This record gives sequence, C-alpha cells and structure tokens, in this order.
Amino acid sequence: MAKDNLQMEADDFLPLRDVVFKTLRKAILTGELKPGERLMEIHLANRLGVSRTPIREAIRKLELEGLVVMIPRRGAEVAQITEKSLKDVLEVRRALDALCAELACDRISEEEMNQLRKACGEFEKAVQTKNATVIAKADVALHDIIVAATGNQRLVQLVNNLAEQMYRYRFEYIKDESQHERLIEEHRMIYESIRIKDKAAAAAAARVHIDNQEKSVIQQIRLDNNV
Amino acid sequence: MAKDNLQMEADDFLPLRDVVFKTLRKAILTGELKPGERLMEIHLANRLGVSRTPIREAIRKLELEGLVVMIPRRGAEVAQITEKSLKDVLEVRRALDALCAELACDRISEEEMNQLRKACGEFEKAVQTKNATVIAKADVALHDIIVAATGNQRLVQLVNNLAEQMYRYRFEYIKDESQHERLIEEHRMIYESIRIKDKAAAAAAARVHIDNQEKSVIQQIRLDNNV
DNA sequence: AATACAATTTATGTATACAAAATACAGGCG
DNA sequence: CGCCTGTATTTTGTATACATAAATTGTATT
Repeated sequence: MAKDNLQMEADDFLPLRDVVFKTLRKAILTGELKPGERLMEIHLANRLGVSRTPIREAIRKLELEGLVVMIPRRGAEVAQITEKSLKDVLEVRRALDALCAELACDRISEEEMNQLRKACGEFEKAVQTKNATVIAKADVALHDIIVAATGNQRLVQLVNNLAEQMYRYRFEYIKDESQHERLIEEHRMIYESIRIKDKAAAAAAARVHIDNQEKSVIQQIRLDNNV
Repeated sequence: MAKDNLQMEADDFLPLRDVVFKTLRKAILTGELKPGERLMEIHLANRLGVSRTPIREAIRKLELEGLVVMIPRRGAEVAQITEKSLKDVLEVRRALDALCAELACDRISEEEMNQLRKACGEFEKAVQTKNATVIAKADVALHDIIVAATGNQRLVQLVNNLAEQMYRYRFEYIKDESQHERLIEEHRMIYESIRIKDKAAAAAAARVHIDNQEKSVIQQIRLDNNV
C-alpha cells in the first residue's frame, strides 16, 4: 500500500485540522491515496504526528467535498472515481466555465485584460518547454484570471473545486504533445472573444475547451481502469 | 438571544455529528440562528445534550458549506448573508438550473415526465390553499423531479446546496400572493418546453424563473438589512 | 475620571480515554 | 472437509481533560 510519503508542510499558522485537510486532499487528488483505500484515523494520526481529533475534522470536510465516503461504523475511504462521476463533473464544469467566460466579457477590467493577454503568451512559452508541470501551471494561471474576472466568489470556489477533482487526469492530458497546438488555439479563441466582448463566442470557446479535455480525460480513466 | 428552541430529532441511526449537522444547518437556514451569532461549542453541546466532539465535526461541515465562518482562536459564527453573496449564488444557480432544464429534455424518462405533469398540477392545487408551507413543498417537489431527471449526481448535490442558501428568503417570495399566477405560468412553460424537448426554450424558462425569484429575494434582503 | 496593566475567566485547539460495534480468526462440531 | 460460532482485536463514536490564547474585568496610578 501507500508508503510513508505523506508529509505535512509546517504551516505553523493554520490550525492542525486545516493542515491535515490540505495534506489529505492533495494526497487524494494526486493519486497518492488511491480510490477505495481506507483512511484509518490512528494510522493517519501516527503518520502525521497529530492526534485523532484534527484527523477526524479534516475527514468531515473531505466527506462533504465528496473526496471520501463514510461507511457507517467502518470509517472513511477514498471515493471511487468512475467514468460516470467524471462525466458528471465535466458536465457541470462545462456550464460553469461557459458562465465564467460570459461574465468575464461583461466585467473584466483593463488590468485583468492585460494579465490575460500576458497569460496567453506565457502559456505559449510554457508549451515550448515541453515540461508538463510548467504547462499545467501556466494553464491554471490563465484560467484563474478569467474566473477571478467574474467577481463572483461562489463561482470561483465551485469552479476551482470541480477543476481539482480531475487534477490527476488533466495532467496526463497536458503531457500529450499532439494536443498542444490545439490548446494554444483554444486559449486564443477564448481570449479574443473576451477581448471583443462577444459573450456567445466566449461561452462556445469555453465549452469546446472542456469538450476536448473531456475526450482526453475519459480516455485516461479507461486506461487506468483496465490496468 | 436565541432561546432554547434548538431541538434535535432523535434520528437514532445517524451518527450524532450528522444529527447535529442537520439541526444546526436547519437552524441557520430558517434564521433561528442569525448571521453573526457565535456558535459556542460548550453551549451547543449542553443544549443538544452531546459532547463537544460531534458539535465540532458538524461545524467543520458547515464551514465547508459556507454557512459558518471560522475566526481563528475565536470559533465559529453564522456567516453573514449580503446582497452580493445572494446575487453570486443566484448567478450560479441560473446557469445550473438552465443546464438542468436542458439535460432534462434529453434524459427525462416517461415515468419522470408523468411525475412532472402531476407535480405541476399539485403545485396549482397547493397555490389555492394559500398556505406558504404547502406551496413551498410542492415547488421543491417539482424542481426536484427536473433536477433528478438529469441523472447527474454532482449537479443534484450542487443545485440543492445553492437552493438551500436562500431558503429563508424564498419563503417570503412564496408568501407573496401577487406572484402566484406568474409562478404557475413559469412552471407550465418549463414543463411544456421539456415535454416537447425544446432545450433552448426550457433553459430560457428556467432562467426567467430564477430572474423573478432574484428580484423578490433581493427586495427581501434589503428590507431585512434596513430593520 | 480616564487609561493602562494585571489577573481571572472563558473558549478554542489538541490529546487522550473509554465504550460499543464490526471484523477477523481460530477452534470445534456436523 | 466445510460451516458455524465464540472470542479477540481493531476501529470507530463519543466524552472528557488539559493547555494556550483571547477577552473581560477590576484595580491602581496619573
């Protein structure tokens, strides 16, 4: 099973429960804790060097996020990620990303528009490095600008949460070099639509972007499940 | 302050933390616990007859839901509901309700279509009683059918959560008899659009429905804030 | 009378202890 | 040889205890 790779960062200012929450969340999203794996409190407490209390409080949050499921009188385990659940997530995200693009057309500031233009350039540069981590960072940065431009806190929170659910699979998508030109093109489309405040075009471009991501991510999970 | 009205239902099968969670959640959503009111663990524990542990775990969930905010070293208090935060919620809900309506066009079963037709009738009957609680129940039942018809679990969860955020204000909306005819008409529009599988019309009808709700809810919160 | 400082109280954050339930394993019986 | 049962272990669910930080109150001094 999972080795002792779980390592807490010494975030001294946050309560332990939040540190544990972030640690476990990251471990689940990166696949370090695998679907179906049981989360045993004493075990985790020993490994992270804390007591059961913060572990339990962190699990309660993960439970509400859907990252772990509780089995009565048996404890928590990492939630299974099925093709269906990923499609469900992407279906919602498609709608919310389109909403973000539309709202951004109305509300983006000049300052943010400049940032967005820069972020597009940064992304193209990142692609040239062919380093997946760098590309992923640039991609996140670009999308964050659009989401933030909506000025809707709740929307920001929901989109980020949904995006995180596929962290693992998105990474594989970004590694696929045959997709890189298309990604650049899609980002340009989104940027250009927002620049000229064409809401319909921006929403459509955002949907296309998710559609392509969906194809790749679904392929990935099928590979995973057959292993 | 709030009197000892908090009463737990003896849901003997759920863990205490879930009973506490539901109890506190309901108290917040109905306004029994008011925005800004502190949630002190020992008090709540005494009042609900449990120890601090289940109280804390319930608060962690409420925290993630955004119903309470944590102030470091000071504890939890009921989150403020501002006009902005309500508008944010409704903006997201508008998009998701439209998505629900579209998906329902594609995926609703004959059985569910029958239920929906019945629910429309039930709603009209409920309106005649002029009893807000009855009307609200019928309204929820109708919308639940549409949301469930999407077959998207994640979407169901998100829409329900967003809907709950405005429980308090929606109730005031439903009490307003001058809106009743309009509500019936809007429900008919949505039903009819889904029946003939006209996705664009269904989405548009769902958006109109939310728009009207927004007008009323915003009016309500302005009244509340001036008191 | 007002302000500053100290002591006390109160509430959170964390750890640990205790009880009940479920699971696993072993031994006996059919 | 297989199945059932009883016991032991593990793990959760809940309660309580202890430490630390913040808030409040009271007193003394200016």
